[in-house]
Amino acid sequence: MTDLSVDDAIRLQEAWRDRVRIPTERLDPDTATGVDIGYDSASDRLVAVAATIDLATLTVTEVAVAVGTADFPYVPGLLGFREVPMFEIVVGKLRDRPQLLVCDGHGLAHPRRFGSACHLGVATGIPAIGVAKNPPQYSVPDPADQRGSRTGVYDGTDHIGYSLRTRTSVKPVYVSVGHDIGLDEAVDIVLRLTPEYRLPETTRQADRLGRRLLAEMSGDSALSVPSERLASQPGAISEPT
DNA sequence: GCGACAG
DNA sequence: ATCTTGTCGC
Repeated sequence: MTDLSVDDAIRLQEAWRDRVRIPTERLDPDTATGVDIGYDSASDRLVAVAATIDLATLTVTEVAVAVGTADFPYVPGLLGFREVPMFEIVVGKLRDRPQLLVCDGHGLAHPRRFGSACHLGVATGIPAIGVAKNPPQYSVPDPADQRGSRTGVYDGTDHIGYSLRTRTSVKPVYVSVGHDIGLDEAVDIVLRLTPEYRLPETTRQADRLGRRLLAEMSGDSALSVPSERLASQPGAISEPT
């Protein structure tokens, strides 16, 4: 586990939120790197994946993987403390430093304006955007049915994100700035990454590879220890103290 | 006090 | 996050 308490984590978010920068110039990246984590049911093992996609061809140019353990629980609003440490490791394994990170989850559209995408961007110093599958804790009307339609997410008068329809008549995704990029460009890039599917190609590829590896690790593949033997070992399923 | 609550 | 086949609809 971690010695970091929930209260301390919240204080850190409030301290780090001021490090988020939003430039007025465009980034115009050639590639986007998606990061995602897959959790192994029945163990605390997890697999983090980084997948870089060429924005012109939408093909994968590089991937990196890291296996680790979750040392911070899932607490709504504190997702960054659970996932970002592993993201820093996988991103560090990439030969080419990412130009833009695409994170599962929210950026500024977060109760303290410091979602995991901001956390990831500030921690790595790399521009980042957040694309969440579920709405933030702000009320957001649904956009029109057509792909490309969007409605703004507001914190008072501050425009902090968009509910964006990436596929006609399909549930929208929630886009917000993580770090070092403008909201409009973030939306442009998400639309470029979603010509066919609801979720960005970056996270789709990262997620796909993660599941495949998790299946090879604990599934019925020839490389894993037979599950019936593990289950029959006394103490095999109990947590070490 | 009772729910809601990214992944 | 994860457990999971078919099925309703365009």
